[in-house]
Amino acid sequence: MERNNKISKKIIERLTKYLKCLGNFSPDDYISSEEMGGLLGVTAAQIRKDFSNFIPAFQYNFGIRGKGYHVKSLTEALSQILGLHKENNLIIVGAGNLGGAILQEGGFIKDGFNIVGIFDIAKNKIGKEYRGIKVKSVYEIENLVKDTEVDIAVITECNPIAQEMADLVINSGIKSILNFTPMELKVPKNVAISHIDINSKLQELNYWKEKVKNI
Amino acid sequence: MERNNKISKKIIERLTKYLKCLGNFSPDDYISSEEMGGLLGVTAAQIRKDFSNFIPAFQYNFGIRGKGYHVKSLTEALSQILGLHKENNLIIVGAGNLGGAILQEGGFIKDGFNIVGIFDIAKNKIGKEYRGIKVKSVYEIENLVKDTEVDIAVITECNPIAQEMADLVINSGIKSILNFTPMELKVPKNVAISHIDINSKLQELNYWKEKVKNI
DNA sequence: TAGATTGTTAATCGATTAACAATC
DNA sequence: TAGATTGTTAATCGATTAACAATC
Repeated sequence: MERNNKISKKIIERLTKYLKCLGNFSPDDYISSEEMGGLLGVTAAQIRKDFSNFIPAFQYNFGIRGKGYHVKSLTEALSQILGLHKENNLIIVGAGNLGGAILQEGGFIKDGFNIVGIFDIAKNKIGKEYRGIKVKSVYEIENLVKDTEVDIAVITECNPIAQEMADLVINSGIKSILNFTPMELKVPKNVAISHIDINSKLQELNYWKEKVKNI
Repeated sequence: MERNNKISKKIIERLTKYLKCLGNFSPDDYISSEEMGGLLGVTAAQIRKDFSNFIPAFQYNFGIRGKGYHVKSLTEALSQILGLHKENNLIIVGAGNLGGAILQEGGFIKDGFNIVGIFDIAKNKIGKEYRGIKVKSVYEIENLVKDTEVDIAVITECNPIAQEMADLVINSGIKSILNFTPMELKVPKNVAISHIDINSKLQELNYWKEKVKNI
């Protein structure tokens, strides 16, 4: 079956914004594309277009003409698209400061994601505890994967071994990686990867701050 | 003077990649757009086009026809564009786990950026020390700004007060913010802001991992 | 029914790529 | 000079927006 309408990264990025925005409304409210667009700085047409990409798969419309979008239904639809209707298990590779922060700072990881393990390669980190989760050796990732589905590995090791960690994770059978290190990681085509590069973001911001000076 | 060629976010994003890639070569090497493109998964044409946007401002070409780009010169040009030729001072607002991680984990913040302060609103955090920097009250940001140029504020407070922190930072005269919280922050048009939203990134990845399954 | 707002089509805009003359 | 590779122009591709018929 040919999937003809190509979903772009930008569309998916916006879906997460829409979902977040909906959190500010009561489930039984109705919201129009116009209203939501105003809140998010996006055109109403874009929102409707974005949703329309998923109507074929869903077999029913997202909104009601003349009325808008039912907050609860739309939230459910978007959650479904983003795979948040089920629990997604993730592990953290690297029990350094960043790994600990992600685990401990309550607000970062929200509904739909469960942290099921934290791993490190350094002996002095193994055995430590974060939020009731004991740090284990990275060589035990394989064992965990045997009896627990692990959806995502978050790699926070910030040194030359990030690629090794990625390889290890992939060899254990994990199919997606969130890369928090400054390194570019090579992964096979059947593994999804996303990169949060703090230093690059700072560099970008550094460019834009010069531009806004003239406003 | 009309600036006719509009620099997009995507161009700036790619410049940071090019710069990172150059780090793997000796300063006196020459690299062609073809070679670099191969390494980064970008077309050679795109690289040349990206650079060409900045030639008018620089008054000289970035490359040498028949030879390629001189690593050192190109690195300098890109650094200049991204404002990395000078030191950029930044402060961290929020001495929680994430703030501490960014400060302590060596690899995250690199050349061109200096951390000149860390601030928190919670009394029990104030006075603690990270890498020799004492945590101060957020109400002292204003004082710091009086005698030290602060280019960027990294906001890591992960709770309802993020917007207050942003307002405070902006009122002190800081013109750009890296927002690490899950909240959308409102800022005036003359303030540059960039958002790293871990949860949104996880949601996006969650979508893409389902797609790659069928590869 | 009249008013409102969706879902969709066509038009516009912007970003990427291909091609090639310029030139090292 | 011949070969290589840039910088730039024109063609293509994709993403956004405007407009409107469908319909609640």
